[in-house]
Amino acid sequence: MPELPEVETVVRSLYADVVGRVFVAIMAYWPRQIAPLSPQEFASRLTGRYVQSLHRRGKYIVFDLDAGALLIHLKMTGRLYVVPKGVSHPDDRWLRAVFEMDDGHELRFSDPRRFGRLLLVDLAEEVTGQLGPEPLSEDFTLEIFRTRLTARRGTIKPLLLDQHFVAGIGNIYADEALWSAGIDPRRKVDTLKPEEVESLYIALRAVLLSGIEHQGASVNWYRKPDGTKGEQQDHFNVYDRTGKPCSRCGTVIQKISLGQRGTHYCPVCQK
DNA sequence: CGGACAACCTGGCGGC
DNA sequence: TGCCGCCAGGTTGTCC
Repeated sequence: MPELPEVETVVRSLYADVVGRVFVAIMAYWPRQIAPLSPQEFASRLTGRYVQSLHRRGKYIVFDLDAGALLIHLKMTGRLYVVPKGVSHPDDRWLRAVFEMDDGHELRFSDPRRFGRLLLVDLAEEVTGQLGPEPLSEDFTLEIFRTRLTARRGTIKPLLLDQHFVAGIGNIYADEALWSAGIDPRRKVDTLKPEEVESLYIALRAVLLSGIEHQGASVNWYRKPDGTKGEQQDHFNVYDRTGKPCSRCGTVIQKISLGQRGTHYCPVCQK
């Protein structure tokens, strides 16, 4: 669920609380989430580390440390929040890791489904180097998008979800961007006309920016670090709107399965 | 390279 | 009210 806008919101929210801090004690409770390191290795290597900066790459939250980098992927149900040490929080019910900091606060990672991942590496690029371009960066031009698109075959929606193709897009923003561009999610990439590629490029960036502006979409699990919901769900045109009228043409929004993913679209205005 | 599918997990919800 | 079964979705790995 957390996609680029949600992760960006989390990073912006946590920034002031963690940058400049030193981790003084670490606990990790679910070994699979920090593999291949053991909880002991994970803790010992992070203890004493200084957080130089915090940023997002794709759906990864990247902590730049004075030695190495900590990457956190929230997957579907991961949450991060900062609270004073010793103070309980409702999400502690699913607490999976705690990072005690030198100012008396704790960064906590909660994740009911335990799909999230905490990776400690020497260089962030060991992980993020596999990702496609950042869709909101200046480097990601229409021509870059067009070139990358024409190098691929297959169906457009699953391609948008491929993190090697473009980083940060998930099920929500893929559906929303395709609706905005008026493109049927089942279209084969090589049938897209040049003007459709341009529409999709514009739509992708627009829906991601809208998502950031509204601090993410809280369909069910996503929450901002302060515990409140984002507001992007109030601006959905197709996602989670099955059976409701298309805001552009009034046709009932349909839901199908495409690449094993729920896919919402308007059968009339998406061609 | 693309597509299908299982695996990883649990909470929430619809149906009975 | 309670139980059952399914769905949700990010990513990886496997197989064809």
